[in-house]
Parts: sequence; C-alpha cells; structure tokens
Amino acid sequence: MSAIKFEITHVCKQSGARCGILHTPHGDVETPMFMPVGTLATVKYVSPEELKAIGAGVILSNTYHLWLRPGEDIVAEAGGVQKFMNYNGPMLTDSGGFQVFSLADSRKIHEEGVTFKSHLDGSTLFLSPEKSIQIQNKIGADFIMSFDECAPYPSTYDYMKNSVERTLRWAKRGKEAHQRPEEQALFGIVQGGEFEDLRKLCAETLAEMDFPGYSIGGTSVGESKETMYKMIDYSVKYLPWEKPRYLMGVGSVDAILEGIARNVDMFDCVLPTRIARHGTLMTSQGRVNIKRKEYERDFTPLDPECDCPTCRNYTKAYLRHLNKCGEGLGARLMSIHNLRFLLKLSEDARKAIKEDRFGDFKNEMFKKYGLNSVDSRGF
RNA sequence: GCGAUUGUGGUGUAGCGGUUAACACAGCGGGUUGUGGUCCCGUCAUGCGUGGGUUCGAAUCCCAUCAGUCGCC
Repeated sequence: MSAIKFEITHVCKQSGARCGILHTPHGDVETPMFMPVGTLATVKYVSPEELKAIGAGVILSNTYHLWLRPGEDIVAEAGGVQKFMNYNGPMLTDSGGFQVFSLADSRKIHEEGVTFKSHLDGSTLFLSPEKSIQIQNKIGADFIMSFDECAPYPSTYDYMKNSVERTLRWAKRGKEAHQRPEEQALFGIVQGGEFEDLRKLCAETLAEMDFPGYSIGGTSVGESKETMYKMIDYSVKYLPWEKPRYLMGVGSVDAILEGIARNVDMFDCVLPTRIARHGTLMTSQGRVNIKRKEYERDFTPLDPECDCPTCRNYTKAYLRHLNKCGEGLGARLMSIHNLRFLLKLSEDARKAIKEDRFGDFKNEMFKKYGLNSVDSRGF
C-alpha cells in the first residue's frame, strides 16, 4: 500500500493535458501544481499560515540542509517536519542529490556514495542512497526522493550513461532501504541529460521498479528551453501514465505551461522566492523590477489583477522603499506575491484543463507575457 | 588680524611628479530555475576648491586666492 494515491480526474480534450488529485497522509492536493521551496524547513520570509492563505499545497524541504542543521533526529523528535515547522499540509524532501551537484567543491562520486564538503564548516561529508533515505525517513515528509546524480550540462554521452546506470542502482538501493513506504511515497528520478535512449533506459527501468511517482531531473542546469522540453518529452514518454510526474527545479511561467502540456503534474522552484528577495516580481503585466526609479512615486498596486495580500494592501512605491532599505518586510511581501502568482497560474491551468481549453489558455499566456514557445527567458 | 592645517565623484576615503585617478557605499540598469549566499554582473569623476607657474609630464612641486578646521591675539 502506497502512502499516496493519484487520481487523474480529467484530460483536456483540446490539449491532452491532465489534472488530478493527489491523496497524501497530510491531505489532498490538486494537480498540476506549483510547490514552494522551503529548504531549511521554512519558505524564506513566509509563514506556514501565509502559505496556506495563498493556496499552497505541497511545500518542499531539503535533506542535506536539515541533516546538517538541526539534524534529522531533532526533526523526528519534534514529530516530523510538518509538526516541527507547523505546516499543516503535505511536504516533500529532496534527497540532497542536487546539493551535491550545486555545492560541487571537491566532491567525489563513488559507487557507494558521494564524499563532499560541508558548506557550513568545510568538513568532509558522506551521503549515500541508504543514508539519504534514512534521513528522509526521519524527517518524515509525505514525498521523498531517490538519491541521484544530477550530472552537469553538458555532459558527454559516456559520462551520462555511466551516471544514469549508477543513479538506477542507487534508486534500487534507496528503495530497498526505505523503511516507511506506507507513510512516505518514494519517487524515482529520471536522468539522462538530452539523450533520448538514456532517458528511456532510466524511465523504463524505474517504472519496472514500480515507484509511486517519478521525478524528472537534470533540467534547468544551463540548457536551452528547447533542450529542456526535449528532456521532458524523452522522460514522460516512457513513464506510466497513471503515476504522478514531478519536474524538479522548474518555475518559470513558460516552462511550467510547457510542462503541463507534456503531462507533468508537479513543479517546484526557488525562482519566485529568490527573485522576490532581490526585487523582481512576476506579474500579469510581465516581469517587474521594483528597484526601478519609475516606481519611486507609483502608489498603485504591484499587480492589479492579483488577489494576494501584498497587491491588495501595498503600493509599488512602498515595496520599492522596503527593498531599497533592505527591510525584511519587502522580501516577505514580495515573496508572498510571487508565490501566489505561480499558485494562481496552477489554479488557472487546472480550470482550463477541466474546461478542455488548456491549449488556448497556454497560447494566451504566452501572448500576454510576450513569451515565445521555444526559447525565452520566461519570467 | 596672525599662525598651523585641510580642500579628490552624491558620501567616506586612497593616490603625494608618469595609473585608463583606485576602493567602498549610495545612485542607475540587468541577472537569478530539485536555495550556501540581503547575492552576482554592468554602469557611474575628460577630472582632483579656483587662477597662475615649474616640468617632456602636475591631483601630486611652487605662488596667489577662496573656503573649512584648530590654535593665538
């Protein structure tokens, strides 16, 4: 018995995009959905109550970071990450595979696992598939991830082939080490870069292992949008229809819409919260850099079409002022807005799918934001 | 009034005979995709109080002048 149940409720007659419901131990959520990232058991500057209020479903946390601080035992002692941070909803932890990739200084990848340096004190750390799952079992998120290698882009075919094969062996080891399959859904991660046969090999082998869901990894690492969409195609094509798919680390408007069109159900990204902290906002009018002088005396809302607390109560001039002064409230109000923007985009996409007009919806959004379908900056 | 001392971008400073006048902050513009990072990148003084002079060459030396600061009358 799996921890989650995925129910596909409708397939758009116009586009073939799908929507559904994910039943989790901490409640039901609708797909396709965007999932805010809260690396250290906190979505930076935003409280769990605020996340709920703007319609967040699943939120992420991170194995590597919680392992280092405060330590998985403390999170377990608190009653799991949901109780620890008081988030009354489903959560997902990334395995730490991406951190090994992004904190790449002097890392060594072996069959057994990865040796690398702590970003906090430089000490040597070791993470393996078993260790990652063991930590995730203690952290207690509803969705947990296999420990994979997120290979750099571009990688040679030979490197990627070896990497994928190892990632598959790691997936098997992680699955065997998983102690709580009835409470936590472990996803396998499809790698393989831009090579179709490697994506196919990876997806099909994972499918044989029968995971409750599948992630698509190795995207948003420097490749073009066109290449990213191919990577998605080459992965989704070989995955079982009835299981949820999660495109890791993708959060620009265009890529989310292209992902939904390709039957991806879950997305996460630090983009909305990171750019918000630095003053860039996703709005119905396109990208807004709140630092610009033109907003100095602009006493209108950030986005007139947005229903978030920031847009209902504050002006661009004030947000600009907070950002210029480095005040935390600015980061907070703008993070809330950007998250609401992507959560609303998910809601609108689901509605369009249910009404069999997702194709039109996607085209309208691209037109509205001045995006092109293959290679654009997005937001 | 006399003496000393200091005048370099919006700000604080570095440079003390040959630099593309350096650095930081502020300003302006851009970036950010399974979050190490309130972070990264670009741009910003045709000019060193002003006027002369010395020198191949002056922000740097000399003279005058103006302004500030500190003493003494």
